[in-house]
Amino acid sequence: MTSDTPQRQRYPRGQGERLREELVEATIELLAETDDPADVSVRAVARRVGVSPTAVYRHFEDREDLLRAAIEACFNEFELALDEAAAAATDAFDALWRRGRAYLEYAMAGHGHYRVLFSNPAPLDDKGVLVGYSSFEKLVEAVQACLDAGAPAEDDAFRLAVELWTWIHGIVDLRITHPLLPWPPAEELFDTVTRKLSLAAPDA
Amino acid sequence: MTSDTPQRQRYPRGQGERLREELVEATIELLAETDDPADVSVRAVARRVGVSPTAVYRHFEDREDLLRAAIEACFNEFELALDEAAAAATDAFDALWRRGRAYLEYAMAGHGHYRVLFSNPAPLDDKGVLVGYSSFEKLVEAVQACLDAGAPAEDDAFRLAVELWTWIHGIVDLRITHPLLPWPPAEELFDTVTRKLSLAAPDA
DNA sequence: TGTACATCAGTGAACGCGCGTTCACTGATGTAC
DNA sequence: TGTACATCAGTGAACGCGCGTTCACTGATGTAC
Repeated sequence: MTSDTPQRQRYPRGQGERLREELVEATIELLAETDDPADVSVRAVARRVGVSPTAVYRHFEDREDLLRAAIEACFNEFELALDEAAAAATDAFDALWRRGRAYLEYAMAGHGHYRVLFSNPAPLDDKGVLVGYSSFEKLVEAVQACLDAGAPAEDDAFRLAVELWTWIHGIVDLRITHPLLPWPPAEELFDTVTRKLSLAAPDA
Repeated sequence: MTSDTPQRQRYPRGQGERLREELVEATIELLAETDDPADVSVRAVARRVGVSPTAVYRHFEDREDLLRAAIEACFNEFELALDEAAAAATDAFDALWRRGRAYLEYAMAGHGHYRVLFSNPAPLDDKGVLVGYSSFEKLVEAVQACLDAGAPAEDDAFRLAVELWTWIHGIVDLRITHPLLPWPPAEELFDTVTRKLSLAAPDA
C-alpha cells in the first residue's frame, strides 16, 4: 500500500453521480495540460481521479462521450466568462470591447483550453448543433448593438462579427502555437482590431 | 504472396538515399491525410512505401527526425508557392496581394498541410532558427515595399505584417477547423483585410 | 427485531491492438588481388 | 579470368508500452417481509 494509490473512498449509495463530475473535472485538467484531446486517455483520467478505468464506463458510453462532456463544460465556462465581462459594460461599444478582452484573457490564461475549443473540430450537442455556436451568435448580437449605436456600417453585423472573430482568433492562436515569435502585446493588437473595424467607441 | 505487399525492388547499390526521399514523400502524404503529426507513425510511413519499419532507421535517427524532415519540405513548398506568385507582380501592392492569395490557396488546397505548418509548434532547423521563419520575414519585406510605394503608414512594416498575418491565419484556420460554419468566401474576406489595413492598391 | 435479497459503486484480470525501437541476420553486388 | 571479401540495402522477430473496452466479480448498504 504505497502512497501513490490514495485510497479513495467510494461514494455512498445514491451519490454515484458525483464521480461523473469528478471524471469531467479531471478530463478538463488533462486537456489543459496537453492542449490536444488525442492525448487524453480514459486510463489517464481514471488514474487522476484514483479510480479504475472500468469505473469510467459506468458514467460514459465510451471515451468520446467523456471528452464531449468535458469540452461542453469548457465552452460553458468560456461563454460565462464573456457574458459576465459584458454585463459590466456602460454601452454597446464598451460591451464589445469587454467581450473581446475576456476572449483574450480566456485564450491566454495558461489553462490551455483555448485550443481545445477552437483548434479542434467542435462536437455536436444533443440537438445536432455545434457546441459553442451560441458564443458566435452572441458576438453577432454585440456587433449589431454597436451598429445600432451608430458605428459606421460598411458591412452587416454578421460579416463584421466574422471579421472580428477571425482576426482575434489569429492573434491568439498564432501566439499560443508559436510563442517564440516576437509578438506585440495582444491587448494592443486588440485595440487596433476594434479601431480598424470601426467598432471602437467613437470618441475614444 | 498476396497483392497488398507490392513486392518492392530494393534500390541498387549506391542509390540507397532515394529511399530517404520516398520516406519523406510518404510522410508528407500521411500528414496531409490526418492534419495531425501525432497520427503519423513510423510504421504507417514504412507501410506506405512498402518497406519494413526497420528500414526507416537507416535514414533517420528516430520518428521525430523523420517528421522534421517532412515538415521542412512542406515549408519549402509553401515558401516557393508564395515567391512564385509574387514574381508575376506589377508593383508592391500587387505583389502583396498575390502573396496573400497564394497563402489562401495553399491553406485551402485540400492537401491539408496548412495546419501542420501553422497549427503545430514549429521545429527548429540546424541553426536553431524556427523552421518557416523566413516566410514571415519575406512578408515584412513585402509590406515595407508597400509603405515605400506610398501606403498610408500608421504602423511600421513589422507591426502591419503581424496584423496581416494574424488576420489571414484566423480566416483560414477557423475555416479549416470548423468547416460547417457559414463562412463568406475567403477571397472576399482577404480583400477586406487589405483594404482595412490600407494595404490595397490606392486606386483600386 | 431479524434476515433474505436487491441494488449500488465500484474492482481486477484479461483481450487484442498499434506503437517506437533494437538486435541479429540475409542476400545481392561491386572490388581487390 | 576467378574468387574471396567488404559493403550495401535492406528484413524478421522480438521487446515493452499504453491504449479502449469487456467480462465476471465483490462487498457494503438499504429495503421488504
